[in-house]
Amino acid sequence: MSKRVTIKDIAKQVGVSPATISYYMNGNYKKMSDETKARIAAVIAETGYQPSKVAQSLVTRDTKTIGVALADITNPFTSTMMKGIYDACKERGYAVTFTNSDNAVESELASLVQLRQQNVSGIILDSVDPNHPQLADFDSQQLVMVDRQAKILQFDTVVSDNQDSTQAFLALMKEKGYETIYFVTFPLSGISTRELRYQAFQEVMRQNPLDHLLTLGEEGLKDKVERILNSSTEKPAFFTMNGPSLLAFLQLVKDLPFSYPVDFGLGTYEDLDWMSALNPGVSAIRQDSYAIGCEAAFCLLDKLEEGDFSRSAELKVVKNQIILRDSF
Amino acid sequence: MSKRVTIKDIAKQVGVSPATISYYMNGNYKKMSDETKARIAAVIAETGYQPSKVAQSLVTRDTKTIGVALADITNPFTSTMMKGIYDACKERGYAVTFTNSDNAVESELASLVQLRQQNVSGIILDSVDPNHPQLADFDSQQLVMVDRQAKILQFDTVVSDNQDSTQAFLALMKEKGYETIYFVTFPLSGISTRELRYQAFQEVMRQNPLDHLLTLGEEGLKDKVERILNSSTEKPAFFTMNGPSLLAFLQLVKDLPFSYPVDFGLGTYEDLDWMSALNPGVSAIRQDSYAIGCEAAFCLLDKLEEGDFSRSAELKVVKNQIILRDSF
DNA sequence: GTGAAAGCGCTAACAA
DNA sequence: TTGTTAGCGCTTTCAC
Repeated sequence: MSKRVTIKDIAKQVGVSPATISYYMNGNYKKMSDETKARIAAVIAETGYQPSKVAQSLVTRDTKTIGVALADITNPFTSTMMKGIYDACKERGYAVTFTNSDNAVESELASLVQLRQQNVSGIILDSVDPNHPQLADFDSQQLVMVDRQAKILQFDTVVSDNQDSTQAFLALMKEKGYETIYFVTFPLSGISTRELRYQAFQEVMRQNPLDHLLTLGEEGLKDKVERILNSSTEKPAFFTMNGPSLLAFLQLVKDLPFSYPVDFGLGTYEDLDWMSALNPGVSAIRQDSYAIGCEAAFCLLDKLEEGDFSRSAELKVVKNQIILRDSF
Repeated sequence: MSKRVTIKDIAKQVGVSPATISYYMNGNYKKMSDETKARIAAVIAETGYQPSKVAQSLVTRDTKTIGVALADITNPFTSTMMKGIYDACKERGYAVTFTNSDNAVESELASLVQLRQQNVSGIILDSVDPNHPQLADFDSQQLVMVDRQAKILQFDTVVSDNQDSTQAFLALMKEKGYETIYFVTFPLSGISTRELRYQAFQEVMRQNPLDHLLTLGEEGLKDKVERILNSSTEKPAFFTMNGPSLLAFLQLVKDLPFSYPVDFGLGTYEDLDWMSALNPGVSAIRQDSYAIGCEAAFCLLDKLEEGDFSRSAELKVVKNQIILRDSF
C-alpha cells in the first residue's frame, strides 16, 4: 500500500527537522521539550502518519521479518506450528512471510534464495530434504530447522519427541497384550520423522520386524492387511506413523469386515482433532506443534538478537503427550 | 539476512557504472554490448550477487508482496486457501506475508495497520468482522475479502457458493425421505457464512424451522438431541454448517445409542479429508478452498496491476461440489 | 552503449 | 534540545 505522508511532511508541519520526528518515533525523547513532543504527537495523530518499514529496513539493514519455508503448507501439522511461530514473532516485534515448496526440493531451494533476497532477518525451515548439500550455503546464525532433522546437524533444529514417545506408546500397546504390531507408513524415503519413529518401533519390537513394516501406496497392501486380519491367531495391532497415514489406513480397512478394537488394535503418531470424533476414538501421540513453532521462533530470534556465535547446532526436542482413547 | 555484495561492488569489479548493472538485472540490454553483458554475467555468477528487494521496493515504491490477514489460521479451510493464494502470487512474482488475529477484531485491525506499514502491495482479508466500520479506511483498490462477506459490499469478495449448494444438498436429503432436518451450527453471531447457510436452510425447510436450529455450545444441547432421537416417529436428519461443527456434533452423539445412517441422517457443509475415513463416510459439500485462494489473489493482483478503478465491489462466488457418501 | 546524479523515506553521527 | 548531513542499495532520467 503506498504511503503518502512522509517524515518530511510531518517535520515541515511541525516546524522541526526530520531527525526530530525520527527521534520521536523511536522513543528517543529523553531530551525533547514537552512542547515539541506534544506538537509532534498532534500532527501525527491528525495525519495518521506511519513510518515506512521499507525505508527503515534499508537503513537499519534489518527487515524484522522471519521467513518460514514450508515443505507442505497443507500438512495438518503446519497450521498450528505457524500459529506458534506467528505468536512468538509478534511478541518480539517481527513480521512473518512464508513460502511453500509442495515437497519439491528445487522449489525449496528457490524459496530460500527468494527469502534471502527479501532480506528476511532469519529463516525457519521445514525442509523437504534436510540433508541437501546446498543447505550448507546458509548461515547457521540465521536459520533454524523444524520437524525434520538432518543426519548431521548443521542448524539448530526443533523436533518432536519422535523416538521416546513412540517407544512409550508401543509399550502401552504391548502391555495391553498385543504381541504383533505393524508399523504403517508412507514410504520411509529417508525422511527423519518416519525413520526415527520406525527405528523406535524396531527397538521395542525385537521380533523379526521387517515384514511388520506396511508401506502405504504399495501394491497389494490391502490384500496383505486382509490376510493378516484373517490369519492371525492372536489379535494384531497397527501403529500409523502420522495423521495422514492413519487416514489412509482407515480408508483401506473401511470396507473390510474387521474393526477396531475388536478385531485389531490401532494407534497413531500425531493427534488431530477428528481422531477423537471417530467411534471409537483412536489413541494417539499428541505433538505440541504450537510449542514447536514457538520454540523454533524464539530460538531463531535469540540467535539473531544476542548472536551467540560459535555454539554448535543443537537439537531441541519438544515432548509429546500420549492420549489414550478406545482403539486398543 | 544481510546482503554483502551490492550493485556498486559488481559495477566496480566489472568496470562499469551501477546503472549498467541495474539495466542488466532488469533485462534492459537492448543496447548493451555483448561483451559487457558477458562480463557482467560472469561477475554476478562468481559473486552470487542478488539485488536487495528492500532497496528496490524503496525506489519503485512497491514491495511486490501481498499481505494475508487471517481471522484464524487454524481453521482447516485456511491452509488450502493459503496454498492457492501462494501459488497465484508466485506465478505473478509476488511474495506473501500473513497475520493471524485469533478471531479478535482489535487484533485484526492492528494487523491491517501493520501490513500497511510494511507497504504491502495489497491485502487479502479473511475477516473476523467484515462489517466493521474501520474497514472503510482501506482502499478498495488494494484489498479483497475472502470467505466471509460484508452486508454491504465495500471490497471485492470471494466466497463459496453458500446458499445454492446448501439448498441443493438439503434437497437431496429431502429426496431421500427426510422430512425433519436440523441445522447444527456454532452461534450464528451474524457471521455471513453461517447466516447464509442457515437462510438457505430456512428456505428449503419451510415448516417451522425455528426450533430446528441447534446451536453448539448451548446448554443442554446433548439432551435435546437425545430427545429428538428418542421421540421421533420418523427418522430425522442433521446438517452441520462446517467441518468443526460436524466434529462437535459427532463428539456429542458419540456415546448416545444412536448412529447414522440407521437412526438419523447426517450431512455437512465443508468436506475435510477425514470425513471419507469415517465409517460410514459423511456426505458433504466440498468447497474449493484452493480456487477461492487463487481467485482472491488474482482478483487483487489484477486490480493492483491494471487498476480498474471506479468499478464497484463485486461478489465472486466459487462453486461447490456435492460429495455423496453413506451418511443419509 | 554507458555513466552521472538525483532521490525513494528513513536513521544516526556529529554539530550547534 | 534540535538541526545538518551522509548514507542504506537501488532505479531512472538525462547526458555524453
